[in-house]
Amino acid sequence: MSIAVVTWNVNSIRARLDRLLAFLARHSPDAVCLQELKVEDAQFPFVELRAAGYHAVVAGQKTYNGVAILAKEEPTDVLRGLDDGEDDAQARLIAATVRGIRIASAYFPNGGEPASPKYPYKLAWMRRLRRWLDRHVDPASPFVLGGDFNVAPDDLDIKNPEHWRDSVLANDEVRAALAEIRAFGLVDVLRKHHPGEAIYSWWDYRMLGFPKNDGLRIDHLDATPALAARSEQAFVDREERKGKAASDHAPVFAVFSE
DNA sequence: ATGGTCGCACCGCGA
Repeated sequence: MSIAVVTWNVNSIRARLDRLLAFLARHSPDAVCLQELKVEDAQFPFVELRAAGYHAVVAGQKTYNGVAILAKEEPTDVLRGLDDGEDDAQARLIAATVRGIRIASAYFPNGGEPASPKYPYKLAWMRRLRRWLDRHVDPASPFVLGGDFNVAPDDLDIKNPEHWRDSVLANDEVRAALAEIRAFGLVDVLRKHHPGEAIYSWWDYRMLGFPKNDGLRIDHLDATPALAARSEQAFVDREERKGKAASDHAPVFAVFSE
């Protein structure tokens, strides 16, 4: 037996519900990290997902952000937020345990423009996430951080890297901040299985981004070495980006041996 | 690939 874990920024779970249900029926993943729910917990479609065979643990928020973990097996030990006492209403992190794997679903701040206040918030949030890992995760245990990191780690992860070089998704500073997080002891599972391959997970809705494959790889599944050693394959489901009612992000898969 | 942002909330903002 194997365990399939997915991360997917759905860009509104209500707008995406039909596609999400079809996706679950088609792939039958064991666990799914969702981001950008754009819904409060009270409006989250628990009933429809349960009917489709999935439990859900949710950290929702009105209009913006919102993260969840779906799983066929009921998740345990749910932890919401960065848990550091900061006054922060943005719902961007949830963690739970599924089939012996500790899973975190994260929606890193986008950061807007480098000169906007959203950018220092992003850098601070990333430092806070590193401290959360230090406090809550044993680097020797099976753990995976799935999410929209809003960082393309390398020029290989961008179709047109020169266009994005100074942006909040790809500049040296955010890449260094991601490196600090990964220095906790995390392995980029997609990259492990596809070294040197140009693979993207997000394409702008504007300017024919997807038809031109003008994409970036900003959605990631990062595992501790103990879990990454069990990964059998990883891939992006580009089919899910096609068609009218698609999210601008495609789901990223990792499959682990039992 | 069969088009040419989308979602939510409000008439703009965030991505």
